[in-house]
Amino acid sequence: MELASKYNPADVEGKWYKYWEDGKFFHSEPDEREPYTIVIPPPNVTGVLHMGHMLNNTIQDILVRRARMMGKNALWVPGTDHASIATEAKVVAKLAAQGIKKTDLTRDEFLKHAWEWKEEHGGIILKQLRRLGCSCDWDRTAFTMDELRSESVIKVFVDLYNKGLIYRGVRMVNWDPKAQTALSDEEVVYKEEHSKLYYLKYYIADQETVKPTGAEGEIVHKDAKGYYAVVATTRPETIMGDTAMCINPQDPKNGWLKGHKVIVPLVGRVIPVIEDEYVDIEFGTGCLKVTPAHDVNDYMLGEKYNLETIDIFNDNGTLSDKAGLYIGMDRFAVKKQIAVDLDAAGLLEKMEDYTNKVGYSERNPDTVIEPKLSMQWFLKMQHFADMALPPVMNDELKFYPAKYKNTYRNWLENIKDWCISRQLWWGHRIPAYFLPKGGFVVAENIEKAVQLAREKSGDSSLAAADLRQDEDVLDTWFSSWLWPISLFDGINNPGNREISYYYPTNDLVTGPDIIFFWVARMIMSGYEYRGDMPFRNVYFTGIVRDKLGRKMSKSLGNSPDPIGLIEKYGADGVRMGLMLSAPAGNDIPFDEAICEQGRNFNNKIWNAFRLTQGWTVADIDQPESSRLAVEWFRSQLHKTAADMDDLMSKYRISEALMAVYKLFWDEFASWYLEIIKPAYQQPIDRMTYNATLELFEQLLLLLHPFMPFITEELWQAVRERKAGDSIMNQTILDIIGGRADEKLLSDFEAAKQMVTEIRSIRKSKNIGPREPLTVESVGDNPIRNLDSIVLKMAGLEEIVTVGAKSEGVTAFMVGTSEYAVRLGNLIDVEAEIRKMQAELDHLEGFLKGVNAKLANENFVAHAPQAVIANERKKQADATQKIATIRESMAALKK
RNA sequence: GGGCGUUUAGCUCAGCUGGUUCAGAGCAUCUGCCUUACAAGCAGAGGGUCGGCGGUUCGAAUCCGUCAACGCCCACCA
Repeated sequence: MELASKYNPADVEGKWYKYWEDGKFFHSEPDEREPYTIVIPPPNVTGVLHMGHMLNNTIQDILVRRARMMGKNALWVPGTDHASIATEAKVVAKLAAQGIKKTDLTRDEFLKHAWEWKEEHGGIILKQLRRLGCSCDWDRTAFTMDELRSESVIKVFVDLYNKGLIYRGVRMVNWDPKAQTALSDEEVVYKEEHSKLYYLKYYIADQETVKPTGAEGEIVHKDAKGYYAVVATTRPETIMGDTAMCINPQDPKNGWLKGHKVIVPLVGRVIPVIEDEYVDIEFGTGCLKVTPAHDVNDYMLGEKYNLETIDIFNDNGTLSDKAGLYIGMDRFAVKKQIAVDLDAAGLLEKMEDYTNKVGYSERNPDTVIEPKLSMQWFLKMQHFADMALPPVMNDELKFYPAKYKNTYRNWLENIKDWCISRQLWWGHRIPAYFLPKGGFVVAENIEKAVQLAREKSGDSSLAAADLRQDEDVLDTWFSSWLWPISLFDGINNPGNREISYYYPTNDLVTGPDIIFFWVARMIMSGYEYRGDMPFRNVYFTGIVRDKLGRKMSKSLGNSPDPIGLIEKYGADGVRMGLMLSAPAGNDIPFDEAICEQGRNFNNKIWNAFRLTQGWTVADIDQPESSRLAVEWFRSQLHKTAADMDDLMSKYRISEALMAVYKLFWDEFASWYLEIIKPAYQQPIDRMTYNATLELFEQLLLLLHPFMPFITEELWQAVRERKAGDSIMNQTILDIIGGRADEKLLSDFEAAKQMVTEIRSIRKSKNIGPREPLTVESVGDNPIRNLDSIVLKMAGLEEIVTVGAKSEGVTAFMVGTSEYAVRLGNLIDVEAEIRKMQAELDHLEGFLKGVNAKLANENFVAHAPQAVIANERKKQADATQKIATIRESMAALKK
């Protein structure tokens, strides 16, 4: 068979993925085996794969493939999220590009466009996951807005409403004026910004009654127009909504303002001066303008002091009629204009540079959030927080890395009610129905709603047409929080076989950025609806950054195209590159160059296979060195497999990968294969050949979860397979459980060290690798049994045992054994002595340290026996070595 | 403002409850090799006073304190 010297992923990846998919290798049904389940964090239905997805899904695939090979009934359920705001924004933008305004469409018309968009773009990301090699059970592909999931969401809403956990009310919410919807607190991201602090003059309405008290620290402002107070604000455009001014009762500067009324600049409205400890005396002038409709804190003051609220903004962020001024202008235009106008009217005392935090919409990153009073639906969260906190804190449900437990606790201990309504069309419509004469009912469908409405109103003539369903939809996360349950229809059919079998799932792999949005809420719904955790472990991945440590973003253009990477390095190469640079819990500084390492490894595996294919097999005796190598590598394989198992159980995936990488490259390719490799054009004995194929196969099995494609390709090629068989279904349990001969392993390490020493001597003396050499073993040689290995690997003629070294040799030590290479006239006595002297100096220094330690009474008195014994052994070994070297030096010098 | 985390070789990181021959790995680097599996390779080599200071201890990269730098999360200072 002719094989190219380089592995070409493009030739095999598509073929094997199709084979797996057609063969239903990813499909799972409940059976008597132990289940292993992962639910995918559903990507946005209209999204495309980015590096974060690549990382996240590679990890999931590694976990699920490994579980499958460990005999579990492994299931990875894929799906997508309808991503209410993001998708609606995209549809609106697309329609706008065609000259269609959302407002010109009916709800049904708009949704038709949205579904079309979903059908068109919805499959892309799932196809891309296939390119990565993800072993998802595609037969189970779900969508947060498909029939089952929608039914579940509505059912849950009704249930929680009936339990009194959902309420409706007017509250201060985060308003996105672009999408024109409310957002939850979690959907607001605060960014630091440079802005101005405006100092505005609020003249006293009742000038004649002003009486400065003369108290110490008092600051009274007065000009030609009379007494005035100064308010520092970052938002002068909201003064039309001012309904009070507030000072701290303890503030000596402003004590004289107590009990007075002031005039809102430009507006002319007279508002009271109120007093509250909330006001920071040190900030600005200590006077706070209170705008209950447009600031969360002001809203609280308004509630407390029963202030009027004047909502001066329209939903789109322009000024409303209520503002009285600047009607119809955009809020930012007003901010500019009002500063000019205030200044012209002599009402702007000064402006200062100021840095503050401004809230932006998470999904509409250019849009500044406006705190706004509006009627919304809320979910009471305390009940859920109480259930969700303990299992995480006591490690029933484990977080990796554990540091996120703190973050989680912090959020749950300060939980606020969740605003779950969104003023959008793309999503699950809230199942509340308003009655013609006021009031509403909540029901799973219109029939039940009618029935409830009749009961509620006492009007038995009410019909469906009389009811008006709430226009709002639910927050996207109100469906995703049910994902681990709704995927198995556990909301609609709580007792069904699937949910009973697959739930709780095993591992959730996701980013820490959605710990509140999603992870915490799934835990909540899990306990509410299943009485159990949704998953046993959460693995939080890091954020993929570029090599300069910056977040990958579209605007920076620093995000590589994942599919481009796959085409360049192969899916296995990219997976490996990602995993090599992804230690658990840290951010991943991703440099495309690391995919080269992955690709190189693919080639290494490929070429090892190529080597075995070039051999002719003959029924000849097995060389001793080959016999030993097989025995040794088997042990090494079992040991590494067990190490990997331990690492994987701790989610130290990159370390597990590194272990098998080294096993293959260093142990198998560099040592094992070199030992058993027959001389040029010589046949290999059948025993070694068979053992080698078997070992190679086992290596492929261990590698498969990380590099699915090349391992399947080679596994299928290495020997005849039954039709419909796959590496995916093989077990690695016996590799992990196999016995490792520790004595052989450590002897082998000594032999390797011996070979390395000899090679090093060859190099320093300029002796070619094939020039035969003789090595003397001085006195006892503990690895005599491995001579055949050393002879072959070091290119020796023979190893002779001597009582004392000959002349014309260069010596080296392995452990406490001494060896010497016969060099004849190549020996450089001066250099030998220098080398020995250096070694001697080092050993004597070392011995001095050990002796000092042992002479220290405190050490001998306090240290454990084992440690002391160890020090004594060091002492003895070093003393012996020193003696040996001294002898050698004396011999050389004479 | 509060909380959490990080700081170990040029880079990315291991180093668990303090104690095996002066701290390890991968990559990168250097030297020599186109040795018939692989130059996307082989063989060999060099490289760190474990962020600074102080403390506990017979013994500290590891525990405590403190300072510094960086990062993340939370928070109603207009």
